[in-house]
Amino acid sequence: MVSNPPSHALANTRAAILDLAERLLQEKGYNAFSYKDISSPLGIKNAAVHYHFPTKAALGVATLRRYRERFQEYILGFEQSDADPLMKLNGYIAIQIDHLRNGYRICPLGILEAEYNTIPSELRAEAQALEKEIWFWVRGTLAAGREQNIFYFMGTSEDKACLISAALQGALQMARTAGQSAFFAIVRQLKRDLGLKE
Amino acid sequence: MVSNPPSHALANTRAAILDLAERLLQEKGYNAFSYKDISSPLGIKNAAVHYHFPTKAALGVATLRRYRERFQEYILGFEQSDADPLMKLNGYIAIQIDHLRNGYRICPLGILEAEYNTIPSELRAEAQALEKEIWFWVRGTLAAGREQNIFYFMGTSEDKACLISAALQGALQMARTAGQSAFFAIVRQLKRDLGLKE
DNA sequence: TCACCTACTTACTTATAAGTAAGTTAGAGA
DNA sequence: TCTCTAACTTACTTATAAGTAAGTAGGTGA
Repeated sequence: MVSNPPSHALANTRAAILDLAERLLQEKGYNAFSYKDISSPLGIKNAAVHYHFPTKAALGVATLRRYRERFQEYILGFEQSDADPLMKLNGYIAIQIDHLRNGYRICPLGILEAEYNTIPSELRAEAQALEKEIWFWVRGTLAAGREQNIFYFMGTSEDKACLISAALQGALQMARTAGQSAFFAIVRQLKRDLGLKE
Repeated sequence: MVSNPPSHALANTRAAILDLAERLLQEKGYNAFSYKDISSPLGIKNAAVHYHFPTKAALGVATLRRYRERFQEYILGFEQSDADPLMKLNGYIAIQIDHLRNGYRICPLGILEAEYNTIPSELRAEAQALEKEIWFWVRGTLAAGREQNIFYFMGTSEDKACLISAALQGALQMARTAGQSAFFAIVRQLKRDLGLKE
């Protein structure tokens, strides 16, 4: 009924391509990686990548869409548990730390926004969607945390959510020139500015 | 004694190239602009750009160095006037607003850090230098402002300076997907978090 | 006036990019 | 067993990138 993949094929070439594309995107940017950068390490040919993703735009969109879905699953996990707003915020920060420790990767939003004027419009739409999703969730988390007297801050949770996501995006980038300590300085300060104890 | 430029040449080709390179860098990124993108609008040939800047790395370095020098002159202007820390901070923010209004440009640091793993090492060094200079000046401005009871914040001025420069860098990028209002939300919140009135 | 320099142009080279058309091969299903 | 299809490879094409070598035109200084 359900056909297994033929044994001569890579276990899951499509997933392997997406894994590599995601890494290259976060490490080098969309414009700076090529089909060869994907095919060569996987031991396949240029055209094999085109078989799975006809155009680079399609590859970029698929990569970002998967990243988004994973983010959604991640926050869904929080909603289903009884995690409090601080745990949620720490979870979001943990994603960034993971990127940092894993070869100074930056948030995909960071590169896509930096390269915004040179990427295909489908990719721009994906970036917009991811931006919105992150902002919306952070905003809700902040609002809940303030209501529960976990976070303390002036102004709207909308504005604060903008600030926090922009700061963390900038923090990962800054770490490349200023080192990891700059990233952690920013996290420290963000927490202080939420009234959290050291 | 001092020879004037020959009349058949552009008024100042070198400066015109740097102007365009700076704009392209902030709008499209280092990897996404070519010699043709420079020469064509100026009505000169590819090789003319190579005459002034033998390699793209040299062009990038010269572009960023000029940007840095302009920044230094800008802050020197503040030191020579009797501007208070709030005026200085507003001046720094005004530079970013200028970028935003001028075709959604982002801070050169933003793109160079995003493309960090793919740019020549000389350019990386320039980015590091600019990062340090900005951070140092913001840090001093924050420390002075706190002493004069103009700014109020927890933690060190070092950490706060990291946060503010990362947030503004991220804010310009975010504006590309989320609109200018996101940028101004961040500025608003940064000021609130310094204890400034609306 | 003659030699020289600056600021270019013309006309390439070499490398690499995305993308494609046609062929190949190993299994799956009838 | 035969056929069909998924997952490739081979062998291209076309475009564009950075960079260069050799030539040129106009002004400068001796």
